[in-house]
Amino acid sequence: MHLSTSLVPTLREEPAEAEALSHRLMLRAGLVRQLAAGVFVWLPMGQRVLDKVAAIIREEMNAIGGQEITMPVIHPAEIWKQSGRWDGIPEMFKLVDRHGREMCLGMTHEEVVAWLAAREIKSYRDLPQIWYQIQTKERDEARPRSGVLRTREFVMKDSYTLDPDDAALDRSYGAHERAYRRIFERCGLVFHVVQSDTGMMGGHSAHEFMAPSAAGEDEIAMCASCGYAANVELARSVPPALEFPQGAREDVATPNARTIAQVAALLGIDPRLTVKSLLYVAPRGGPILVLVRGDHNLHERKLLRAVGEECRPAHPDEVPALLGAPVGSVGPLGARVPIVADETLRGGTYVVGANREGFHVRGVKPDVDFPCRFADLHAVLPGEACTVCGQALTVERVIEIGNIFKLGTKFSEALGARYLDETGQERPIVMGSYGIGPARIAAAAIEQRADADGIVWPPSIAPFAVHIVVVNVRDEAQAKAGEALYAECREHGLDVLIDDRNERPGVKFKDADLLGIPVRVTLGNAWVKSGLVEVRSRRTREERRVPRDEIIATVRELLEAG
RNA sequence: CGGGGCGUAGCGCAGCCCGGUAGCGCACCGGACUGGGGGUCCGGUGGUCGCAGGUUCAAAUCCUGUCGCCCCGACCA
Repeated sequence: MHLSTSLVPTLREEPAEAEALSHRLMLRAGLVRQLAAGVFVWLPMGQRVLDKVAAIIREEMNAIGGQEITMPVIHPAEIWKQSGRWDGIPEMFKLVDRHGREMCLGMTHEEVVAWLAAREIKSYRDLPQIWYQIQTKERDEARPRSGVLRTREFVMKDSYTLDPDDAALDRSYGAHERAYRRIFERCGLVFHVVQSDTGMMGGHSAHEFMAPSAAGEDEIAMCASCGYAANVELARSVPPALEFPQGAREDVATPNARTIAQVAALLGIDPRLTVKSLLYVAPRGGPILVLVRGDHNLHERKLLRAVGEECRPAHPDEVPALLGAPVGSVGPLGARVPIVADETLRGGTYVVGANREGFHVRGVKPDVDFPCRFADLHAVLPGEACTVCGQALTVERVIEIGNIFKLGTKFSEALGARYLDETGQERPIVMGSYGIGPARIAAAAIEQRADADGIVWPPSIAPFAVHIVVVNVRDEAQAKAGEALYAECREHGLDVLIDDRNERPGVKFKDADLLGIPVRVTLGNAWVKSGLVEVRSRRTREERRVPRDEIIATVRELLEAG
């Protein structure tokens, strides 16, 4: 590709609307442009990266027996009504066609797969199957953010496995896990595989593939010692043991102390010896008082699992009516609402709100001084002990780049996807679903590898392998040599970009760094004077002067080194 | 949906408080010089000041409404 005639609109200045590193660099390097909130145009450089990622995905999916298909973006409402997912998903784009028929835009394709399987799979002899597609998904996200990391329209590789039973599903699931590891390794990413929440959708087991990055939206807890790794919405931990104070229950005045920090400071105690009381409201179950240790944060996803339905925090106005005291002084004693306490609190003695404005109570024992049930509710803090081996956990921010999920028979039963087994008995097909976001792979690669000058692509997904800079295109010797080298690279199967613009050298070098192509070959004075070119690694900045006939070999060597 | 911020040329911003000819840098076009890390000089092009009402002799500026975008939180099969 010739830069002089291509759409590669690099920006000298930082776009104001971009916060995340990858977002800024994708805009500045001319990979993408934003059409609307969470809706992007992919320009040639970005498209080439997506194509490279997709090629790797196809190779690895095909290697485990995946068959590529393409399912529609527009779906009839009927299949979603059959699966029970038509209502209650605010992210679903719905529309009505000219005949008044209800339709939606596909946010995932379990329904379509189950519909297809119901028609085409009849016998155990037809199983197992792995179907996949690389296709556009539409989700009306409440808050698109961080460039291409969370968008309302995005390409996803989604695959679905069809198996006769759980044991076969385990094999399909394992094959996917191994394929995913290879895909992300080949894409040059640092990543972790973690246990993840199966949500309320009735799945059995799920894992997420997480790429560490400050721009990520998730957090994972990991144990370096035993390898335990889980999304914090699921991760469990053992907090260090505490020394509890002795003494009888007594009220203490805590005027104007509303936060845990204020109460602890006023009483001169460790915040870990206090209890944070949070009033939530469940749509069906009504108000519920949630207790976590003073230094802990409630993880609402854990509360959802504990309560069985999604709860919202009570409005501050609702609190006094239910507990007799305003936010800041509420507690479990005498509360006439059900109480769920974090299991960390079991067996301890704490300071709690008195349900009387300006007062707290010392020496309170959960489940002794008030009735409650225990559940795992708090988000893991770094340094707390691994429940498996007891070593300290670390907590890391990550980008979710893939997930694998054992679905079971939910969708096959809902849409009538059944088969006849060896004995002639009809059984539901056992399904799994698996997703990868190519745009997130691209963004994660930028996040993990960029330096102060711009993107540093892994060679495997770089838009080009080689970036030829002709320092002065008006020098005929340089220009001709550049074109000749360009042709030679192509003959050797190297993806090559040539900067043949009539620009100052500084502009070209800055753009080359920004674009992040792994190997740069510079044709300039050294070429004119002594027939040498500079071959330089973007990542290490190592530069070698080599004669003409050694260029291709040197390029290959630097590409190998990543 | 809750909180905060921003909409003025392709990009980054000033002007708004205190109403009176719409500006700066970069980019872009023409010319001259220059040519190894975002050059210099000269001359240009480009704007319904997000949109709609209102106040006023006069609105980018004041008032009301509305739309869009960003960030934090909530949500996220």
